[in-house]
Order: sequence, then structure tokens, then C-alpha cells
Amino acid sequence: MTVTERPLRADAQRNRDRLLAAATEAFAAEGEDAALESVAARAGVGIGTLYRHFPNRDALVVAAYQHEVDALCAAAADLLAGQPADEALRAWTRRFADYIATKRRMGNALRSAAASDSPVFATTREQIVGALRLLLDAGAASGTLRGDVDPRDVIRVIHGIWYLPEGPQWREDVGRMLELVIDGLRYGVPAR
Amino acid sequence: MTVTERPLRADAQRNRDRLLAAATEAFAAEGEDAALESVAARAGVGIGTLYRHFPNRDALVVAAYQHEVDALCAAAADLLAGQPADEALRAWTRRFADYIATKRRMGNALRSAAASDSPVFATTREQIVGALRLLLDAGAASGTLRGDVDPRDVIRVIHGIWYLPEGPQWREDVGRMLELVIDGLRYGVPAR
DNA sequence: AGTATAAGCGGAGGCGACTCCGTTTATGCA
DNA sequence: TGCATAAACGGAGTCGCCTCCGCTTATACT
Repeated sequence: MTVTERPLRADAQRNRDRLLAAATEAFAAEGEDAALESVAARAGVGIGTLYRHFPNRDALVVAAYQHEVDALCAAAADLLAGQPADEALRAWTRRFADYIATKRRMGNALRSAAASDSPVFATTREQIVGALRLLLDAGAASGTLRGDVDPRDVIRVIHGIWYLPEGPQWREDVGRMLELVIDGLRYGVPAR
Repeated sequence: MTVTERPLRADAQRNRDRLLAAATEAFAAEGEDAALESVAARAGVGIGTLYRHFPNRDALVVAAYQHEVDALCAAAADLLAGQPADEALRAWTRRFADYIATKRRMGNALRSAAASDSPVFATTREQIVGALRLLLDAGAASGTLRGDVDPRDVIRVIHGIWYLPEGPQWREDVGRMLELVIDGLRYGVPAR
């Protein structure tokens, strides 16, 4: 395995980022089979540039998804920096809901792209678990959250929002579900 | 399930047949990603006609494959009509080798098309087993072939030719393999 | 600062999938 | 045999994927 990849030239990096953002945007706005030309247009680059960065549709979809996951995970640390762990956790779960919404919008595009690059989901799952663990550990350390839960189980629970029926009430349903979960993670579960 | 499909108009049926033949021909000659326009051209029909009969690439590939299988199976009865069962079996296995060669040439096209219509292989397998059973039963009845073999096992054995390395010697290798199998099915296995 | 050059850009253009619709024709009926 | 019409034809046209290559520019080196 030879690695040593020299960093991208500044303009290339900028375009790459724009393309990833444009891709998620386009999939959300135009559906999963948005034309790649339209992604390039949104990003303000030529179609050639898109293809240099992502050799085919699947590569772009997977990369856009990975980008979302990275952002979600980075958010965990950011949120912790500015508030107590239980509040950070609450905020992060809302962020998680956004991520799920995006993932849903990618729909089939993601499903079929993932088929050609199967380990994606396994990896991203680990990343997300890691981010959540960060939050839980911080909460346990500061005494605001229980210290005896496995982030894997929490993910399993909140991932349930994936299956909530779509519609205008979705976000609200998600809100209630997440509150419930967070209450369960706090110290001093309310007596019934 | 409403069925009652009225038979195709004569010209439609003719074109359909031509298209199927052209498809196998084109996949053999131009590789698995032959342009559908070229299939239509070979068949001497317009591209519109192709699409009326087969709504997309996968449908055409699957249909062409199915067509091959039908022909292979029909051959069993035809061969039996003109010669003793053991000779018919010998001839049929040669025909089977042609079928495998064609199937190989369809390669990925078939693999991915089958993915979107998964029961194809299960069905065709049964068809082929049925055809072989016809030959074996005839042989058993007339006393030229053993009566105690399951066609499924025979298919498993001769399907091995699928894995023979490609090359100019392929057909010869196949020939020897098949002779061996047929000898095993005859009455009176040669003493060693 | 000036320059060489590797890295990157971008869009015209090729190609193929698939659609649309005006034209043709097989077929059933009088 | 002639006619009405549903069925089928076919190819021009649209659209999107992807490539190719001449031009631009960031970067490293002097």
C-alpha cells in the first residue's frame, strides 16, 4: 500500500467541497436521479471537474454520504465545547435527525451506490457510534448522564426514526421520540 | 391475475423473434454492452420497435437468455425423435455446451439483468433439468442408459464446463469432459 | 518578483438509453 | 373484396453520462 497522497491544490479542494455540498442539495431538491450536470452547475464548476473528482455517479453519491457522516460526527465535539453534555446530546440528536432526513432523501441512489462499495455503511456506522460515545462519556464524567449504556444500543434505538412514516408530522414525531430516549439517558429517570 | 393475452400480430411476433436472435448475436459479436441500436439494426427493425417489445436493456437480456434456454430444451425432444436415446443425449450435451458458451458471452449483462429479475435462473434451471430428465427417462426405458441417476446431479456435473478456462482448447476440453460423463451414464460402464 | 510546470479546469462533443408521435399495416367484419 | 380500426412500426429527437484535450492557474523554485 503506497499512500503519501500529496494534499490537493487549494482550488481543487474548494471545488471538491462545493461539489459534495451541491450533491446533497441536488439529491434533496431534484430527487435521487438528479443529473450530474445539475450538481456541477449548483457547485459552479464544469462537468469535467465533477468527473475528475468523482469518476462516476456512485462515487459521488458515496462521497456525499460520507461527507454528511463526517459533518455529523464533527458536530459532536463542537457541541460539547459550548455546553453541558446532556444539552450537547440533545442538540446532537436533533442533528442526527437531520442526517437521517438527508440519508432518506438520497434513497435508492445511496442504496445502489453502496452496493458497489459495500463497506461504506459498516465504516460510517462505527464513526457514528464513536461520536455518540464521545457525548455519553462526557456526560458520564460530568455526572449528567448515565455511564452504563452502550452507544450501540442508543444508536439502535434512535435509528428507529428511519422508519417513521414520512409526512409533515415527521419532525414532530422524531422530536418526541428523541426526548424520550434522552430522558432515559439522564441521571434520575423521572419516577412513574 | 388477469391473463388472456391475445396473441401478437404476425409482424409483431416476427420482429420479436428477430430481436431475440439479434440480441444474442450482438452480445456475442460486440460484447455485453453492445448498443441496443445495434441490436435493432441487426434485427432490421427500428429502435422504437425494440423498446416496445423490451422496455429496457435488462428485459431484453433476460428475454434473450430465456429464448436460448427454450431452444436448448426444445432440442431435447427433437433429438430424441430421430435417434436412440444415448445418441440423442450425446448430441444434446454438445448443444448444452453451445448454450454455456452463449451464456458466458452474455457475461455481466446477464448477471446484472438477472439481479433485477431474480427468479430467472431458478426457472431456467428447472426447465433444463426437465429436458435432461426427458432424455434420461427415454434412455432408461429403451435400456441404453442407466435408470438410477438424478438429472440434477448430471447437470451439476456437466455445468462444470462453465468453469473451464477460455481459449482455443475450450471446445476440445468440453468434448472430453462430456464423453466421460456420457460413458458413466451408459449401461455397462467399461471395466477398468 | 519572475518563471516553469504540474495540477486542475471546463465545456464541447460523442454516444447510447429511452420517448413520442405521425405513418403504416394486419386483421376482423360487412 | 373493401373498409374501419386497433396494433404495430420506426426514427428523429431529448436527455444524461462520460471523455477528451486545449486552456488556466496554483505552487515551488530561483
